Amino acid sequence: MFSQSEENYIKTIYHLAAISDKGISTNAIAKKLETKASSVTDMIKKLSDKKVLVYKKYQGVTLTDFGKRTAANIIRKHRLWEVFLVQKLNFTWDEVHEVAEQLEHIKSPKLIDELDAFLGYPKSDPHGDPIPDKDGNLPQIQKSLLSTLEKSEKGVCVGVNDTSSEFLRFLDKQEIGLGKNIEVLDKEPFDDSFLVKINGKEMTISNKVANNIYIQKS
Amino acid sequence: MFSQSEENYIKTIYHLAAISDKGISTNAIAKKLETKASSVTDMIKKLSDKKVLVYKKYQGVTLTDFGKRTAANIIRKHRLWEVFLVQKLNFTWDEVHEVAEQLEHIKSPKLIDELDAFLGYPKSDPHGDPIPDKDGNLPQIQKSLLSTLEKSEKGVCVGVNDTSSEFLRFLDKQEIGLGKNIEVLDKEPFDDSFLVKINGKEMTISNKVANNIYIQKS
DNA sequence: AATAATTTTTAGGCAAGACTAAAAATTATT
DNA sequence: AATAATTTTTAGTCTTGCCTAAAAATTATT
Ligand SMILES: [Mn+2]
Ligand SMILES: [Mn+2]
Ligand SMILES: [Mn+2]
Ligand SMILES: [Mn+2]
Repeated sequence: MFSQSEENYIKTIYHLAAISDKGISTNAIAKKLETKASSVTDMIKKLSDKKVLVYKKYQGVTLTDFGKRTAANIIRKHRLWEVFLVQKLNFTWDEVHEVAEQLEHIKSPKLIDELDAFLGYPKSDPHGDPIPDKDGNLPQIQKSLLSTLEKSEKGVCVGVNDTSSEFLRFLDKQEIGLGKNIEVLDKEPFDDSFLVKINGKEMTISNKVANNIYIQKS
Repeated sequence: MFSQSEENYIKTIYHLAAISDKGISTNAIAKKLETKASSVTDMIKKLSDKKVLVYKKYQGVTLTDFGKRTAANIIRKHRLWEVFLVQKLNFTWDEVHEVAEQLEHIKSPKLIDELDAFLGYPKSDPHGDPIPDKDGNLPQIQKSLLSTLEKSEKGVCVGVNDTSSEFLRFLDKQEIGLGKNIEVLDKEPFDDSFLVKINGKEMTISNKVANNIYIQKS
């Protein structure tokens, strides 16, 4: 059984490992968790003792299979709770993260499986991120950043990269969201912005925004 | 904002104060929380500093109005989560306590009110205990211990005193539960047991059991 | 009223998880 | 290759929440 703090470290390392292919550095973990490198060193020593990860001084860390399964399970809980909050309790997609961050640590063999069933076995969370199954398997959806699309390519919005409240509320304001049809009408070389048509409506989108929207091409 | 540990102390003191009318002793708290008296002394000093309770050395403690409101709010969360677990996630009344013990500490302004609405503003939890409103007001139901009823008195089962899994599963086995009609057919002076009719079925009930069932007389 | 038993508090310590400051190792730059 | 910059670790401290053992206060018993 892991403490809340340990679980937050495990989850963070898992997320960082999904991006980089090398060992995850002390500093990267510290930055994500808004803590100090020295605190991270303490914790990764402990997690190494607990066989969650492999650690050699100055070399960064790598999750073991056990560590990966543990992480996937925490993420499964986090995302199922997010679905619950949005679908049953009228939360918006920019409000759920903070609460799910707490709920993901609730320990109960029965709770999560029943919640999963109650929600109808959802495949993804309100941000389009896939929900791991009980064994930690994560269905990978084929998706591309909007910023990588060429002129006249189109598809459906299936996820976001940045899940901050600010960005999500910005998308709401622009009426951009999961399931929306998006077509690239033109790319502006000057500032790398995009002219797009979203559900019939034309608009200009900055490169920064395009870099945080995932599209499933059609 | 209170820590989980602080919240558990506050809730426990509130429950103890509901029984006794004097100040709550260090030992009573320690016993309920399965901790040591010295730990309790440490904590009540801290809670006294935080204006949750009034403490004079060797005199026991009394919750302030603020402390009572805080306690009622934790209990509100605990009981609403219990309702959720039973009504939505197929938990039985003997399974909910442990999980609710964790869920009651989740901090979210929005979460509990939405949960309350989602559940249809329930008035009591799966054990028949009343759910405090947002201001901490606790509706008091008129109820009597089955053991205090006289021969030929009758009513409806509205609550239990002992909420241990063992007792609740025993009641399930005997098909005794909330909402059941109970009539005292006879009292046996030899062992203070009760001959009762529960939803039409006659059975004998020990004094110990009768001491843990609440009846609303009719 | 004195003594015994019980309760409560104090004193001192420990583990978890954070921090700062300094040392050591690694990586980048000249 | 030597030096500078950066990253990481170590050493030492702090707070929270718990513990044991001993001292102090209260309550019960003779
Ligand atoms: Mn978390
Ligand atoms: Mn999410
Ligand atoms: Mn609790
Ligand atoms: Mn209950």
